[in-house]
Amino acid sequence: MEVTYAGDLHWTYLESGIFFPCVVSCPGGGGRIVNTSDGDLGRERVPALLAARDDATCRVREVLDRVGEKWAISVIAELGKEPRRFNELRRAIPGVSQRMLTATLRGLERDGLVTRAVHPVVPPRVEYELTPLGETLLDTVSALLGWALDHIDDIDKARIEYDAH
Amino acid sequence: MEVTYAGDLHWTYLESGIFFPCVVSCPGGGGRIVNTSDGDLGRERVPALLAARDDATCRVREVLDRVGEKWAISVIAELGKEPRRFNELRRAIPGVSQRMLTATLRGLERDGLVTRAVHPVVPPRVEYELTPLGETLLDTVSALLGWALDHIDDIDKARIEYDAH
DNA sequence: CTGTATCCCGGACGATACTG
DNA sequence: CAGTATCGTCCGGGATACAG
Repeated sequence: MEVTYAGDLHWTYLESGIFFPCVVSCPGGGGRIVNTSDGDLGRERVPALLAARDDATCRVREVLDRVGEKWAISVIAELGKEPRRFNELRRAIPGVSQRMLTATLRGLERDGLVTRAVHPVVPPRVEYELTPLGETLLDTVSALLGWALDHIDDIDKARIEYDAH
Repeated sequence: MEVTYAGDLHWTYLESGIFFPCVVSCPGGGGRIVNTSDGDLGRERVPALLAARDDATCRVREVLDRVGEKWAISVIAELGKEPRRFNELRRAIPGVSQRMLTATLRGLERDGLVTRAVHPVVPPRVEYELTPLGETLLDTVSALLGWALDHIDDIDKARIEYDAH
């Protein structure tokens, strides 16, 4: 059985005495490997988003990172229901620390997703609200959350099976 | 001017001599703050997703975490174009280390989003492919990426303005 | 009430070396 | 080729203390 290879192949000599690529008896009785030259006949499901690693692509990461932030989604979801004050948010989102809530809100504000309105009274009254831009993100993220809810059972099942080897 | 307050209020005595809540002259001439008892008249944009912090809600985090993983989206996007071998993926995703690519693929495989097919030949040939479940995630995530691409300029503008104070 | 300022830890990630 | 193993770094984020 002969093995041919496509692509930039690196030849390596292994301690075990194996020299790659080489001809070896094939346990599975596997067939011949031929030129796998993969022409660009992709399904083109992703609109050249991550295909081309250009500027825009890298900046997309920032959005993903924001969504990935531990508390951002919860905050957006809460504000999606109605404008909230700082400690209202804190109470509405179990487990969030003051530090992280502040940081998350600052980040969202910086990105133009949330507005922060300070009312000059004592005690201070600060209201947070979703901007129109923030609301569009809420819609999009809701779709992702919907997917998650729809397929969590599938994922759980897959994990159990995988972990069982 | 009198200030009334709703909610579980904690009284604090500050070093500066201020006692909260208290009556103070208000720079902005701000008005009276009345009972803010927020009845549950939310806009109900998020379908009780993060509203109720139940089991499912917590598990949604896992999906978000996976999406937030630094390389998961890139891998899914690549595999969304066509099945790939390990080092093909590595070359297609600039910057990813062998370690992280392996870890990412294992995670996706465990979640049932990617299949790993080992061909028993020498040298080893391992092909990764999106499962049907993985393809549905690709669709959903593409929507999010689309949002990102559509609004990156808005976000950049907001950041510049914010940073300028 | 609505925040800063510090300290500190664990986990994510990269670099490097090694293996079948 | 397709991985594991090990180590070191960095930083997200929790705990706590303090302030206007």
